[in-house]
Amino acid sequence: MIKISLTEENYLKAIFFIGGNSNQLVHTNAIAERLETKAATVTDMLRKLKRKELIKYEPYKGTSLTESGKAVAVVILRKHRLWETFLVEKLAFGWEEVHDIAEQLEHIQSQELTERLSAFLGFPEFDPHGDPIPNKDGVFPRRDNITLDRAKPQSTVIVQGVKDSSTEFLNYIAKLGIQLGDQIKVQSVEEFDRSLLVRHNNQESRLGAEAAANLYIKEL
Amino acid sequence: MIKISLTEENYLKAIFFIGGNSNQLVHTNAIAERLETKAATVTDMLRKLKRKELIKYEPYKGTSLTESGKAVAVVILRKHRLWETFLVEKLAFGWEEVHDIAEQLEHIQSQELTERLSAFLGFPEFDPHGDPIPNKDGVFPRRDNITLDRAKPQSTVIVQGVKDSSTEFLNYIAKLGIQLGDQIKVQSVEEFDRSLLVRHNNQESRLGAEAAANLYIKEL
DNA sequence: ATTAAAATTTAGACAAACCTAAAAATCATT
DNA sequence: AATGATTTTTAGGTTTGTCTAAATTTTAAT
Repeated sequence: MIKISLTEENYLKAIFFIGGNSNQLVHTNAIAERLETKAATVTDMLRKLKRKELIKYEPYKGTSLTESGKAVAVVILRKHRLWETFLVEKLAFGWEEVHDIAEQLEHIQSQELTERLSAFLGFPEFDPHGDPIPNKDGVFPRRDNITLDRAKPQSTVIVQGVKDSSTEFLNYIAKLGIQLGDQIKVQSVEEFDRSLLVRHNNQESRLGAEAAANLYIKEL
Repeated sequence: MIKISLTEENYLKAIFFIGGNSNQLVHTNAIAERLETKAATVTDMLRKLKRKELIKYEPYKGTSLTESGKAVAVVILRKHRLWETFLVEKLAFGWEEVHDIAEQLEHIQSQELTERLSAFLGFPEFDPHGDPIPNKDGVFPRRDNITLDRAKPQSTVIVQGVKDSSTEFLNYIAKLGIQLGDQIKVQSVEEFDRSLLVRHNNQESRLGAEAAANLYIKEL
C-alpha cells in the first residue's frame, strides 16, 4: 500500500474533476488554476505522481489518471459527498455551507469509517447537491439527466439536483425557497424567452430558462 | 486570528496531556517520547510556539502552555472526545477502535461543526471512555472520582469511565464483558489482596484490585 | 514558414518539520 | 566541589511542497 499525502490527494481530485470520468487529457495550467497554485509547482507534482504511477504524464502534452489514480480520486469524491450528506441531513447545515468542511473531512483515512458512515446515512446515492455518490467499488449511480427547462407544461416534478453548484446559483434558488426534494408544478412556458411560470410552496413565480436548465428534476 | 498548523496542534495537545490541567512544567524529552520524535525536533518547535506566544519556554528549564495555548489544546481535546462519542454512539464502533480516527477528526477546523456535533450528540459531558468533555468555554464537567476498589461491599454501582485507557486494559475489561454504563454489584472484598467478587450480567467473577482501581464508578 | 504569444518546464530558493552528531548545560553522586 | 551521566540545545542536512525567474516547447497568426 503506497502512501499518498493530503496534497497529492488534492491533485488527483483536481485532475479527476477537470478530466471528468472519461479521463480526458488535463493541462498543467488548468490544474494550477483550480488549486490556486503556480504551473511550476504543478509540474513538480506531476513528475512525482507519475513516479508513483498514479497518472500518465508526458511533458508539454498533459496528464490523465491511471486506473489506480482514478480509484484514489473516486474514493475521495465518495467521502466528500458522504460527509456533505451527513452535514446537511444530520447536522442541519445548509447545503451551501458544507463544502469547505467536507473538503477537510474527505481526507480522513479509514475505510471502515467511510462504510459505516454510508450505512448510517442509509446508503445514499446522491448528495445534498444532487450529485451522484460513487459506491465503494467506485461505480456511480445513474440518474435521469432531465433538467427543469425540458419539463412538460402542467407536469409536476421533484428537484433532484443542481448542474451549476456555484455559490451564486445556490444563493439564487435558496432565495426562491427551492430545496432538494421540493415539488414544482410547471404552469406554462413563455414562448418568447422560454421562461417558466411555476407553482412551488403554494406560490407562483417566474423562472428564467437558464436557471431552469441548471435544475435536475424527476418527473412525477 | 493566528494560524496553527496540524503539527503545532499536536505539540500543544501533548504538552497539555503531560502537564495536566494544572499546567506543570513539561520537559523536552517527555514531549519527544509522546510524539515519537527526537528531542532536537521538539526544541525547534518549542522556539516556534514561543514566538507565537502559545507556550512559555526557557531553554533547559522546560515549557508550559500560556492561556491561549491551553485554550487551543482544550478545543482539540473537546473535538477529539466529541468525535469519539459520535463514532461509538452513532456509528457503532467499539470504544477501543476509535482513537486513531478521532486523532484525525480532532483537527477539522470549524467551530460551527463542533457545536452542531455536540448538539447532535445531546451535549454529552463524558466520552465513551468516561473522560470528561470540556464545554465550548473550555470548562471540564466535574465527576465523582470514585473508583471501583473503593466501593462498599454489597453496593451496586454503574461503570462511568476508565482511568487507564491503554489498549491492554480496554481489551481486558472487554473480555470480561464490562462496558460503560453497566451495573456491577460488589459481593465481597477479599482481605488478603483486596480483590473483588462481583456480580455482573448475572455472572460472578473476581476482579483484581488494580483493575478495580482503574474503573470510575457511580454508586447507586 | 516565420515569428510572436502562450504554455510548460527547468533552475535555484525558501519554509516547515524532521533527522544525526556534536556541543553545552544541568543533574546527581561521591 | 568535582566529575560523570543525562538532558537539552546547536549546527548542519533532508524531504515536501511551495515560489520566482529564466529557458524551452508548443500554438497561433500573419
